[in-house]
Amino acid sequence: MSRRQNRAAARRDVRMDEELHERVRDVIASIPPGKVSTYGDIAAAAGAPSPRLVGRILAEDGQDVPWHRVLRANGTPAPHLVHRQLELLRTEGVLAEGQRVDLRRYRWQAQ
DNA sequence: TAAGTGACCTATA
DNA sequence: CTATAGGCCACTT
Repeated sequence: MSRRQNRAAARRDVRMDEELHERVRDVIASIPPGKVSTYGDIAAAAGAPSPRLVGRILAEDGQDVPWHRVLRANGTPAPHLVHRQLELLRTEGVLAEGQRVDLRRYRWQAQ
């Protein structure tokens, strides 16, 4: 077993999996309508080890949370969701220029 | 053990 | 704007 896999296994064994999963969904659920956040911000706020985990969690269990309010760091949605996501955001008053949302204006942060 | 694959990020050219 | 490059973590082959 590699060093990396060792660290990962150790972290998982500390019941991190479910708690993290839950924290990530809580953070996403706390994003108010009309605002958006990024995978990186969510990861930081929820204490996730990396933004990839956030995307992974949403992929497997994103139906109960406002997943459409989560964008990539450059303000664009994940490629396979673009149209659906931007349309949902539009109904909340979040407008996009092309495929990009202006994060300076719509980004939400805990502060 | 190694390599591939994501709802990712930052830096650089 | 696009394209690489390197880093990241969990999971699958």
